[in-house]
Amino acid sequence: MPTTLLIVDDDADVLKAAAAALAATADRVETAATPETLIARPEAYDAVLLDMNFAIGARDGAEGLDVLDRLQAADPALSVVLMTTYGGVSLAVQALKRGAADFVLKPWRNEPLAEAMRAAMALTAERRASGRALNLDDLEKRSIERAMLLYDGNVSHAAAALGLTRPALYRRMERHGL
Amino acid sequence: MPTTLLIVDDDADVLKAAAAALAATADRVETAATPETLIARPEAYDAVLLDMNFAIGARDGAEGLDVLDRLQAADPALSVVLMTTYGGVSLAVQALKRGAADFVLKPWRNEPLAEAMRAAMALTAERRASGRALNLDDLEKRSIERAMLLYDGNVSHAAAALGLTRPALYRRMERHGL
DNA sequence: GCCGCGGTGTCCGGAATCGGACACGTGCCG
DNA sequence: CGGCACGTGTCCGATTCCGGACACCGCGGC
Repeated sequence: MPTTLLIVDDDADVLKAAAAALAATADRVETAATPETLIARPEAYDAVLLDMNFAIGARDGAEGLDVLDRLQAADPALSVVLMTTYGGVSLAVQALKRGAADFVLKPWRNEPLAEAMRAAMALTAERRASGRALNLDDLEKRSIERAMLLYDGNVSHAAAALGLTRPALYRRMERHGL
Repeated sequence: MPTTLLIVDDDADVLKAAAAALAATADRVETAATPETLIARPEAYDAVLLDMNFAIGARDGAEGLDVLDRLQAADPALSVVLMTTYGGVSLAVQALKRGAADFVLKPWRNEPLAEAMRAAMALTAERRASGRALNLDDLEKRSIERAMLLYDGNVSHAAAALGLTRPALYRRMERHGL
């Protein structure tokens, strides 16, 4: 599956530089001057690098946070990396608490940026996979594995925690190949 | 259930000030000069306010991150708020990405700090509640609710996504009282 | 109109699951 | 040692759950 990155910034030079820096990180790198295309089709991308300030002179990042919120609503699995020039600690904290995958300052160094985007794409992939897996069977398997780990191998306790009887747990473990 | 906060800092004055600021936020507020008691009994607390620098002169926050990691391993549900004087954006980003609930700079303002700790306690409570619920029955119920929301009420599609047949979904919904 | 399509809600015989019970192993304490 | 608490692994009759099938409904299109 080809991977696609989107970079959103109102400064054409920034777009160009970022696209160049990330060209080798994903199969496709798109750029946009506004978040509109992004909000319309968030599922088309594997990760987004998003500038926080669009209005001229804006520097409090409110717009970036707003776009972030709307993206989360539209596609909770998509990882968003925020970037800004005027970033303070409190802005970074807000961004991450609101669900940004990472936060980078302009100007950036290319290698760490690429690394961050790689991590973001991986996170998106993971979340999309586990989101699709609201498959009950699969979910049951994971829970059983967690429970067995948590009670390190003690079948009786794990069964109790999972809310079923010990024979039932044996059966289900076998069914899942554990 | 009485709520308990722990504040960890190597500076006695900081401990005193923070304890005073948070006295009204939780039922009990404990203080400690080192993270040791914390690592030994993380489940005794509902949230932790943790200084990032213990070695004299240390200011890169590595110790705080290290303690954070160990805490996550010991009790993943416990919310940790990190604080530091020498914090830069990158340190804040690292802290949050590693799972800190929030990140505050010294000196702090009392009201936002109290608010942050309240939020952290709420988060801990939530995570503890849903952590206990590795109960399969309960988990199945939540998944079904999610699926029904996602396919807004379409039973057939929801059933397909959950990996079971439509009659089966009807039965389980009834069993869960939905 | 009327057919096809995609949806809902329900039925029932056969198959799978349930859980109490059993046999057994192991470590601990009086 | 004997008792006992706690664990595992397995058996089997009763119970439950499964899912294909059926009847029905509302809607768009020829």
